Amino acid sequence: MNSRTTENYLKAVYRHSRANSSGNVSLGIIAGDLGVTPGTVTQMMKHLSGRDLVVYESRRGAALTDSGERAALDIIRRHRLIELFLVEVMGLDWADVHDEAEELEHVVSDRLIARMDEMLGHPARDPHGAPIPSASGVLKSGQTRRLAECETGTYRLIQVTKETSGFLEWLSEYKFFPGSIFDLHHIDSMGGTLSLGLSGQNKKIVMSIEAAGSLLVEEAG
Amino acid sequence: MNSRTTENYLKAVYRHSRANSSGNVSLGIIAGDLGVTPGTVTQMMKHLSGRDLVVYESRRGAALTDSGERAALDIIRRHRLIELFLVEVMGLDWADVHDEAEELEHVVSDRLIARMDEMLGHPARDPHGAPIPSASGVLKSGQTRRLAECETGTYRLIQVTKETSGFLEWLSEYKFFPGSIFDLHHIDSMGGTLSLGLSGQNKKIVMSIEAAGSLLVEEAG
DNA sequence: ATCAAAGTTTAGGTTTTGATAACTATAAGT
DNA sequence: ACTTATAGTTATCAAAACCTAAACTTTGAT
Repeated sequence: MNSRTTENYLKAVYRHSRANSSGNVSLGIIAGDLGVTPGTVTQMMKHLSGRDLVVYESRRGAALTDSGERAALDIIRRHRLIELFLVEVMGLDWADVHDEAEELEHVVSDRLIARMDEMLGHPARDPHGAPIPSASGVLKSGQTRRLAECETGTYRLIQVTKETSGFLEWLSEYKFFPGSIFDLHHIDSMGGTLSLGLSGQNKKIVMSIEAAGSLLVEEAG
Repeated sequence: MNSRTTENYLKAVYRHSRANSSGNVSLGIIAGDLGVTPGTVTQMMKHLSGRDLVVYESRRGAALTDSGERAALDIIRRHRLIELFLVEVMGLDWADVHDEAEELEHVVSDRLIARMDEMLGHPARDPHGAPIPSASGVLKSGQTRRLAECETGTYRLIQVTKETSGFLEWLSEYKFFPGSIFDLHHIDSMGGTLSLGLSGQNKKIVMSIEAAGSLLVEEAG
């Protein structure tokens, strides 16, 4: 079994290995993410390397092995199923479930996870639109774009990648959720803002391009 | 916050402080219960004493303080609500929920516990019939008797105190659950068995008096 | 070639939990 | 009362799981 800390390191490596094309994560990034000193990460990577969870070459960064990736996807699956369970079955607000899931993901048994999956009808996405890995460790993410990088046009919100409760609450005030269809009206790149309107609503939403970096969308005819 | 281990010690002290009339638990009993050596318990009691969770006098045993009892009842409340939630909402078998709850009780947030309580309609008892302490830390247990100490007559099963999955499965085979009404037909004190029949069923149940020690009943009719 | 940034190493520390084993107090029997 | 058995205590040690500090080494860029 992996300790809670180990699981969190695996998640962190996984998160950042998307960014770099090589799939190698520089350890400083992990250190920054987890709030520990670089030396701690070096040690931990050696440890994980000994357990065959990461491949780690000195100063070259780290990448997950197959079994490391399986472990990471398993935790992510747990996390996302738990989040969805808390929202759908227990009626919690989507802005509140992240921290709870962060704890529970390390503790809930496989059987209970399987039961949640069943109760939720083998869902594809969590409340924030993040895809849920299958039990066998397959994650399918459709092709989406960051709203921050889109031209004006009509889009569907697919996923919110920043799970700060403040930001999520702000989105709910506009009833702007994954699935929502909207028009990106105007981009003010000098002012650093963009404005959009939800279909079927008059109110205009203005947000920073920076914030729009955490909204993943797809084109909607 | 209390660590998982601390919480388990508190539960153990609570469990055994019912038995002794003085409310003082001898440390050897805790050691046996938790599977650690006596020295470890002494140390731990000093530690808990320093945190004002138990009152501990050398060689006199330990008892919970008010705040220790509050903490213990809080964990017991969590445990029992979680068990009931797993059975009622998630459809798990009553024989399977103990271990899961044993893990979750240390991790689930207060908010989630409150939500479970609400979803379950502020239940009074867990799936094994054990009373659930209120959020304010009040535990009301009706007056029950051990089946092992009853004369022949008609009774209602209130609580099963031994949560071994084997025993619970055995009870379910007879559909013998908390709430079931039955006739205690015959007591064979020499053979060490008793036999009873569930109302509305013909099959007779024979069990050891020892096993009947973990069934709490009240007179019915 | 030099320098800054990034990463590594070493040595050490904390917390939490536990064991061992010698010692001591208490209670019980003769 | 004296011995013995039982239970509990003490002091010491240990190990796992984390982490830091700070000096040192690469690496890549200017």
